[in-house]
Amino acid sequence: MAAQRGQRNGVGDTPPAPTAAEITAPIPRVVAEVPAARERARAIPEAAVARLAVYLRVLSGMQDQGSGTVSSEELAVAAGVNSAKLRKDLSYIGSYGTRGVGYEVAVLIEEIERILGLTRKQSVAVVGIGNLGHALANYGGFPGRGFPVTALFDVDPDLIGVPVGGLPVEHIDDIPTICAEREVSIGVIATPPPAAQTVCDRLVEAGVQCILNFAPVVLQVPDHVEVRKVDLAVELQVLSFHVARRADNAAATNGVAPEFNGKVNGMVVT
Amino acid sequence: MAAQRGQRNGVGDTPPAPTAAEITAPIPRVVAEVPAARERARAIPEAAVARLAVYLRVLSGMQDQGSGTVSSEELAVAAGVNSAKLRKDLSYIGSYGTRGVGYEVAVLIEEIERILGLTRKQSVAVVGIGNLGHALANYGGFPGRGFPVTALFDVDPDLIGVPVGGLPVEHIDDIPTICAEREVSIGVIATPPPAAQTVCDRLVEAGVQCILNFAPVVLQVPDHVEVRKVDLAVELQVLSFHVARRADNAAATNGVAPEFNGKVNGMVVT
DNA sequence: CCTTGTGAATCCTTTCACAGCA
DNA sequence: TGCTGTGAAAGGATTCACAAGG
Repeated sequence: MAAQRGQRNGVGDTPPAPTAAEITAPIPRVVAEVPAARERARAIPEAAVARLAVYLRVLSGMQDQGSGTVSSEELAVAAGVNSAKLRKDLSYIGSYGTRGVGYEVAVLIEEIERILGLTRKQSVAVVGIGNLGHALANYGGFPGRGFPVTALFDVDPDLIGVPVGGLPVEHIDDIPTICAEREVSIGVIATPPPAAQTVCDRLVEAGVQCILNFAPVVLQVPDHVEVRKVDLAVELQVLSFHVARRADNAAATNGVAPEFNGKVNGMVVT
Repeated sequence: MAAQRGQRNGVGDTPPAPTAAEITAPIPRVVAEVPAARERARAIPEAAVARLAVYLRVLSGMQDQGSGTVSSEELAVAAGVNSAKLRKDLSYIGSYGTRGVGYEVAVLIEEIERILGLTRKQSVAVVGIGNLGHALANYGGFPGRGFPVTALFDVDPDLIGVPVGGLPVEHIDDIPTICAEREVSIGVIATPPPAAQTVCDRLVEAGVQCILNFAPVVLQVPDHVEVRKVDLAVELQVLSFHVARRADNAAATNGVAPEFNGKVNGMVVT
């Protein structure tokens, strides 16, 4: 993929394109190129990437139990997806299965690790050593290893220098130098909301290109920086929505007064 | 029963900026009827629900700063999405805007809260009071309030009875009784992987219908239970994938692919 | 003018179903 | 025979672009 049709774009900028839209003529498609690129066609859907990580964990468990091969059906059940999706996902990384038999666990593990870039260790820095930061710093070098935490930062003077999970906490002013020095490739933000953007800016300044953000704020970053967000409040609210929907449905089927009715424009779906 | 419906991954989406949930699972409908009757068109897409939660937070911030109205463009930028998507999302909950003007902040807040079911408090139980559980228990009654933590559980004898965040830890054997008694509607699992399924079963037994799972395992639940998963390892691995892809592309541009960032006015040209 | 609300087009994912092969 | 790999169909979600309306 070459351009960013609305993808990266850390911010909601680039609203609509200027009036150059009347030209219904040729769509500036950028596909169909790089006849070479014998390597992995860089076409793995984002959604599939996340699932590959899940498959990897399941496969590791199977390997520990001595399984030599798995069928797509077995692996799919263990990973909580259906087998068609699983096979499609695996097909994005290549054809490593044997028809009539299944996949070799060891081979799949190796290939997925390669695709996910787990063959080289990715150095992680955690910023904000509060409750959550502590939890993250102690997360045993992070699951499956491959993500060594190499730096911890905070502003609290009482914390600076204190070892957490075997690593001393440094001051956030030192983010640029320390992160550059230790070649941190992933920054984890676990600070209070007001500090998040500042911390983010420093991480970017230090050359960190990927950020995992636990702070409930929308970070503004340059296009080349990748951000993923974990938002507790959002998770709970989505669940809350389901509780409410369930309650409404129950009330509806019981013939109870539909107090909340109203908006719907007439879309009927089931 | 095949039962393993995809667990929604509640985590940060990769695209623009924020949002969450890209895995929209198929609706678990087992039976195929539902007289449709006065079906409350709960047609709000899963992805939109997650964003509504984000809009809500942004709107609250605006209200605190005294804003009375917002345009879709302003709100969109603040939430990190584009305005068309924002308007589409809002349209799912009704028509509360004024053409040529925008939306009243207070009205939007109220409507989104109603849709998300935040008008009634949802009681939360946290199971597994380790590092992460501690962090969750102390999360100030959870953001934006509306999610009071009313029970904490663990197996460790040394923890039972100890107050964490003002609430005593109980034994997980008491999950069924205590959760039922305190009408817990959302269970948060922050236990080690091996304990997760057992804990999950007890929560379900207690009547909990929504679960937020931090343990890196695929939970098996009945169809009527909603599970969302937050998986640290997956998040890091997805970021790792992007680091790797970036590296590959960089290498490629030096040899083959003639693709650089040729963006003009949002239109791609090569 | 302005901005909302929304059909229609587009793009991305998932599912189906079967050809292909060990 | 049994299971993988994959075109093609189906389904969602996102974006476009414009009519509706203050």
